[in-house]
Amino acid sequence: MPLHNELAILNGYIRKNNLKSSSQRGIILEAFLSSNRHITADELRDIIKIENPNIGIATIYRTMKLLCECGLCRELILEDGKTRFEAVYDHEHHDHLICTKCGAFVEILSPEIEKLQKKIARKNGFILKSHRLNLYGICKACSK
Amino acid sequence: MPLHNELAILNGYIRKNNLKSSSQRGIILEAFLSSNRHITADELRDIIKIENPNIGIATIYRTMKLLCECGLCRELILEDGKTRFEAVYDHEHHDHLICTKCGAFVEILSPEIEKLQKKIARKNGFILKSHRLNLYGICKACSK
DNA sequence: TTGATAATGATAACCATTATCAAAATACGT
DNA sequence: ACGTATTTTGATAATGGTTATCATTATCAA
Ligand SMILES: [Zn+2]
Ligand SMILES: [Zn+2]
Ligand SMILES: [Zn+2]
Ligand SMILES: [Zn+2]
Repeated sequence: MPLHNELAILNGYIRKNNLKSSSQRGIILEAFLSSNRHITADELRDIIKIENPNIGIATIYRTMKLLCECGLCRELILEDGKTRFEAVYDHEHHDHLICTKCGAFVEILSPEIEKLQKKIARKNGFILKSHRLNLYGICKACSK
Repeated sequence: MPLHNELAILNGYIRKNNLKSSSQRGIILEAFLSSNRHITADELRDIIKIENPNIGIATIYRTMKLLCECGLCRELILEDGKTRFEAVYDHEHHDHLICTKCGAFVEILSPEIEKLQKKIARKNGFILKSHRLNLYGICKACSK
């Protein structure tokens, strides 16, 4: 059932916007969700290639963009020049703690930090629209 | 005198590492410092081109990298795929509040947030090495 | 001055992502 | 089911920022 809700959202978005459904979109959505991580387009292609070697990288990019539009996915841009995609459905907002050795991602959330951010923006006359907080460090396993 | 100290640092680094000095490096350093902002390599080239049209973009990239190595400069990677360079000498650590309409940069610093970041990292068994916090919003001038 | 080495500039290469476009798939009214 | 308009796809070219290459030039110590 985890896929079921997301598929309904995707199909709803397709219907509402007079788009057309395709098998590729379902395959990509499933591969993305079951990967269960912050994945790049290239990594996703490698997974999909095993069972569907004929799905092109352009379609993967297009579909991930579509998933972002219908609120199933979010782009995560770090400092390595690659865009990662993460599932958003049933996920609260969060920031990231990333191990620079093994690449592990930990999702973090600090209501205090979130509150302080708003305060700082207000103090500077800004209307805060979004923010990105990335913490980089060495995880427990890697520091042994 | 502002340039004087930075030039001394650059020349010290060059001497210590058995590199060779060049007029280009001095020109690029001065243009960078006097621009006084978070500047891209391309923007810097446009400024330099006026008086030194023969300095190539590759040399600008190489020199900015060198300035980062000797602690005069820091790379700032936002989400638009361009690297910005900002002066570090005599600048405390800070994060950024950026207007998504006009591109204005405001340097911010919250000791509370910095402290909370360390706490979160520790709680997750990480040794915190660095962090990036970017706040995006609409500045006062742009929201009128 | 010479010789060794580093720096430069032009440009090719790189790499992730996006655009292009002909062919295939889809949806819908008949 | 058929025809047709429209969307999607996949291969590949193009893009844009950055880095690598390499022949030439500049620097510097002996
Ligand atoms: Zn947050
Ligand atoms: Zn996440
Ligand atoms: Zn900070
Ligand atoms: Zn700054």
